[in-house]
Amino acid sequence: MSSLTPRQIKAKQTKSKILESAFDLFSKKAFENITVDEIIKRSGTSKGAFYTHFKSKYEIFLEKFKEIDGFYEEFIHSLSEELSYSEKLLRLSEAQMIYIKNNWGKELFRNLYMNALSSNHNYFLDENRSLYKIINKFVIKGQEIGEFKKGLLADEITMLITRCMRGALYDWCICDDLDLVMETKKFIRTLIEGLKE
Amino acid sequence: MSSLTPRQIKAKQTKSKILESAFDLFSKKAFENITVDEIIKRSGTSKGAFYTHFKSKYEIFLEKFKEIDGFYEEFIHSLSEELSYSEKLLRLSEAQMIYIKNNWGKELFRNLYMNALSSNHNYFLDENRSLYKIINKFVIKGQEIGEFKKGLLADEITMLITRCMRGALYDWCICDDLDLVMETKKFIRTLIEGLKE
DNA sequence: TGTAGTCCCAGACCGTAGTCTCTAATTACA
DNA sequence: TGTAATTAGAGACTACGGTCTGGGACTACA
Repeated sequence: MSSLTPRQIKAKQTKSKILESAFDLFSKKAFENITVDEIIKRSGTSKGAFYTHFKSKYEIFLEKFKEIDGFYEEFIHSLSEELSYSEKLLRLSEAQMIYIKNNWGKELFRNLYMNALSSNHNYFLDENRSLYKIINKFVIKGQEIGEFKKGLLADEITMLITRCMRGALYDWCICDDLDLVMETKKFIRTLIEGLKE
Repeated sequence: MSSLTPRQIKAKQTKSKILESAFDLFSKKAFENITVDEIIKRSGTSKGAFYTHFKSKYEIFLEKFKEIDGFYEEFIHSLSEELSYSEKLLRLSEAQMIYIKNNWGKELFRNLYMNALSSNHNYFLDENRSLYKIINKFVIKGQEIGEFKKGLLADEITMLITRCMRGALYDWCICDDLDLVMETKKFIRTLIEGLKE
């Protein structure tokens, strides 16, 4: 398992080279203007190499996106234990949106959300994501202490909350002037209000 | 205004021909497999014609989508006056989703939602849409009689409700097995619960 | 009715995502 | 160690959305 053949090592290096070149370009120009030809030229590889490692151009964006889960893990440590679970959820979503707005930007998210529609990976709805697990934990605990209703399963509620996030992010992507942070707050707060006992 | 020159009449006919061919194809194959070349070939026109009448391939889907507003208008007449506004909103969203599922299908919506991301038309957030106006009216009345809180403006609430719809539809598009009607119901019901006084 | 200007549209062309084919290097195994 | 099978990858090629150019028909106006 851990012992890779020389060939596999070389393949991994190629993949890394491609990813690096792509990430490099991310910082230089709008995502929609980055072409596969450009990425492979910069990495000194080829179309063949690119498409053996990535199913589509968008998968590269997805790779970058996965970095965000590290942020969530870190963020929850900064949350005071005393807060209610509603408040924790609210703060998490707020921090998330601020982070996305500042570190990623609309272009990347447009690409991600398009990718999700055209392929069927689908990472967004993956229950193993950190984000999902974190929210799920808050919801379960909130239900245990009677902060949230038990009419819906914890999994269902978790899905609703992440759906709010996707909804807000989607609208942000298609709208020129939408305050992502504010809108998400309003949305999540209202939903959570409807979840309370 | 109403008196069109022969040339304008001919142009309109061309546009109709293109639309007809496209709609024709919609019933025969998956939307993602329909090409512009195919549409123009079938309609006996050309690329030039196509792109004078439509900004992009997706705009044709949008054209079809607009039919849905007619459905909303009709639907609200069937709503009993005695229902609460919450109930009216719930039934509207339920009917909407059933209608979409049966009459449009996932493929078309995938295209629509992609279009919204790639162009910036944007019809989805247009406050002049029937859907928006209908919901807005219900919200205003609901606030007047004290059914809904007044902490948020009617326009804000309306946006949240339509955002739920987009969120549920988006998830439906990216997920293989999601019960659109059920999920929407859960989502909207919970949100509305959070809006109540 | 002559002429300048405009408009609709045909279709050649372009850019780019993604596929296909072929090869050289590596691996597995007798 | 020799040979067959597999794999990473190079790069020509295809498919398709969208642009550009040119021209013939129409319109406006003298």
